[in-house]
Amino acid sequence: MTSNSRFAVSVHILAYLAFRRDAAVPSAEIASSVSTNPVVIRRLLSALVKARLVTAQKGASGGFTLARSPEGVTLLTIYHAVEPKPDHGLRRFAPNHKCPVGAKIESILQGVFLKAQTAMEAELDRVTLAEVHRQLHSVCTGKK
Amino acid sequence: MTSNSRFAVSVHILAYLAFRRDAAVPSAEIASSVSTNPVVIRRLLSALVKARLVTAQKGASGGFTLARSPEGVTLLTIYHAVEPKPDHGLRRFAPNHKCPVGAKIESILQGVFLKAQTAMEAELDRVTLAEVHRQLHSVCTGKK
DNA sequence: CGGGTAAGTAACCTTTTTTGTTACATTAAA
DNA sequence: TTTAATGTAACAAAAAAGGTTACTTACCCG
Repeated sequence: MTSNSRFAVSVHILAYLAFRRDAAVPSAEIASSVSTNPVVIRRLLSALVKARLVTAQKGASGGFTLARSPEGVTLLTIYHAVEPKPDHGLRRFAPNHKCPVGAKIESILQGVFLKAQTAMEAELDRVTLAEVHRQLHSVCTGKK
Repeated sequence: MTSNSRFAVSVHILAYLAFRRDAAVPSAEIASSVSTNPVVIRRLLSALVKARLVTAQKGASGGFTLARSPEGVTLLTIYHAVEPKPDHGLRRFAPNHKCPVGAKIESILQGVFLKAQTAMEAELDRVTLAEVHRQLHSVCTGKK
């Protein structure tokens, strides 16, 4: 998937905003839920705002608000918003091109990784933010 | 997928051994193809030996040899041999459990990540080492 | 208006992860 | 018995990720 927790935290953020759909939520409040620094949250939200998933409001009584219906937002959308280049597993891989194997293995692996990545993304695309929201409620209320 | 290049390098190693199926190959030779230090290669090979994918031979004219037919080895086997715990994306994710969202989001994400990971692994399982080997040759010989 | 609150962001620091290196014991062929 | 290999521990270096401070900008509310 991804080594860093940007994606996980981003889903958390959006789930939180879905949970507090009524009001504008300041980064400090989200940071408390995520257990991190507000700046970390704002940095991720910056990407989410650019992707039009969230709107930001400066100033007193400002904060962040969901820009779309949770039904229309899949986790893949979120993934793409915050994880621009999934070079996973090949970033620090630079074989010796003078060797017949080293010369070609890289592009072969790229092909394999692309297929694997695509399969993974298809799964992410099957889960909506609304579904995550629903699962949150099923716990909070005890319902199933 | 994975952040480190252990898997990519491991496939490279095994592809190299398939390429030189005849002889025992020393780690230094593989290291040259991968462009890294022999110790790095031996560390990965240590895991591959434990997984019975490779046999090692100490001493002069020793080295490493494929232990199985490339047809019977899928990339998923290799993946599991060298990447024991795929906690991807949740390692450094420890939300505040006092918050209703923070309390539950982690297990929800675990479920999602598991599905995504499983889909990815299914793709890796569809590719054999023999297929990688074939693709290597198709380049070296100019055939398609 | 003007004070207070919050986003936006740059710069920097700390920690963790990953990779590379040295060193040396062990093994076995030639 | 010399030489070439693996096996590993210990350490060093580099890269990535995350956290913190500081400050600017924006703008609601009284």
